[in-house]
Amino acid sequence: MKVNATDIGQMASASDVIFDALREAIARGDVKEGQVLRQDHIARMFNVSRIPVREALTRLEEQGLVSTQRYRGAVVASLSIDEVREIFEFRALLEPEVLRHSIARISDEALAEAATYAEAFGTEHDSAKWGDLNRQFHYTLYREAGRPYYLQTISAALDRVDRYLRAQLVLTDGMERARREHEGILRACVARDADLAAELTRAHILGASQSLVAFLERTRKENGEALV
Amino acid sequence: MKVNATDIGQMASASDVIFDALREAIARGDVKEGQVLRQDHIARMFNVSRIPVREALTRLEEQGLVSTQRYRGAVVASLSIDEVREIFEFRALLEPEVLRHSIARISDEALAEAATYAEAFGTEHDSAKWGDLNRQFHYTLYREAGRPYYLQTISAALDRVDRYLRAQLVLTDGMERARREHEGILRACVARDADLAAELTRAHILGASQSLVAFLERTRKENGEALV
DNA sequence: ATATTGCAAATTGGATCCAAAAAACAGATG
DNA sequence: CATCTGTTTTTTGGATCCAATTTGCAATAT
Repeated sequence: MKVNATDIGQMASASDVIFDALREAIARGDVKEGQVLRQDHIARMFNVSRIPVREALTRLEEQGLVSTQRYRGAVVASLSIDEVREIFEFRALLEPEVLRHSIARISDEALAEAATYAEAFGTEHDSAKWGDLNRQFHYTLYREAGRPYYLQTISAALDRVDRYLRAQLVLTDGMERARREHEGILRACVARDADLAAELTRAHILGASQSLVAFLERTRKENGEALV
Repeated sequence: MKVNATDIGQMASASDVIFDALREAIARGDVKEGQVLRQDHIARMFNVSRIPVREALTRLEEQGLVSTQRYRGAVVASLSIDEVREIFEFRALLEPEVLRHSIARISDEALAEAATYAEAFGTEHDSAKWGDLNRQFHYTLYREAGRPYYLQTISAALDRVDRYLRAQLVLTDGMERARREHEGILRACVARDADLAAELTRAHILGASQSLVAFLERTRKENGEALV
């Protein structure tokens, strides 16, 4: 039998759809930190009852993207500068390691795909898309590491800091520098130089962290509170 | 005003209680992998409706401890040997790093506490308690690293492999070896030798991994399926 | 004016109810 | 006997309803 079968058992439930939508909105910064997420409001947006919304919010809290107080609702979690620094340090430990394993077995196709993302990242004028392209570039390089657990963990960490990362690209000199560093990483990957690629990735992440932390320290001193 | 105030806003909801109970039961191996978790059954056990149970199961799935198929319920997740290996490798990357940071600032009290756990671990005859003591020993050493995100991640990883770790202690020569290695790690910590302590921790984890993977390969070949 | 108290509105956590899907079963058919 | 088919039972996902708690506000007292 030859039909285009899709596994219906894996189809997304209402809760899945809402969870994904909210996660993306929070990661991208479309809903600001500190904002309260009203169950009823979200339920009406998706035309469902509050039950699947609550499930989605529960999952978001488990991921650390929102924090909840009993009877008070969920608010988009905000990160202290220390937390931002820690998560970047965490990424700087994991990502080079994954890239190292990936390079051993990465296909030419994946390298070409990464190259197109790096290229698009460099030429894209709409700053709102930089974050996605940046993420896709790195993810393409990591994908074939054969380390699904690492990838999941990295992805969760990225979700937590994504909106800061985007701010760093847009609001500082981050963009131009990231473009250069991506090229370097890609070259090292093409040359299958795992040590160099790993070290460049590490520096890439830690450099972004430094620039971002400096930026946050400046703006938070002025504004008292977070704005991202 | 001087009353023994507890933050009622942080009090555990029904869903919290159920989540914690199930998480521990799964991590400790009290419910076997592959076992289906019926919402109604659990609800009756805790004398609640299925709603908070479903929330708990959702959170467990988010943590990877159960896997769900739509309309088919939640099953305690089982790990392939590759996944076990990956998670141990992951721990072997993170934990030495955390210990390194912790040693810089660890108090004598914490060291003494860790020593009592190591001692208790060595003398405890009830093998069911080894897993807890082992975990407490390491956690006490990591606690003051000032890296809450790392600790959370490590804890989640441990939850995933805890029952295998326990099996490794009980079903192989793991216990005696772990006792020795704990002593070595503790000595290095007392001497504030971060490099040595980190390296010993790394070897400790990778050694346990090797022994465990060998054990799993033997037993799974015989039994076809997982039994832990 | 400021702080305090009492009450109404809003919001959440949980219980109950219902529809959709899967699993178990029984009878029919080869 | 094995297999297929239709039906019943079980179980889940979601909607609706209710009680507990917080929040906003007005009235009162200081």
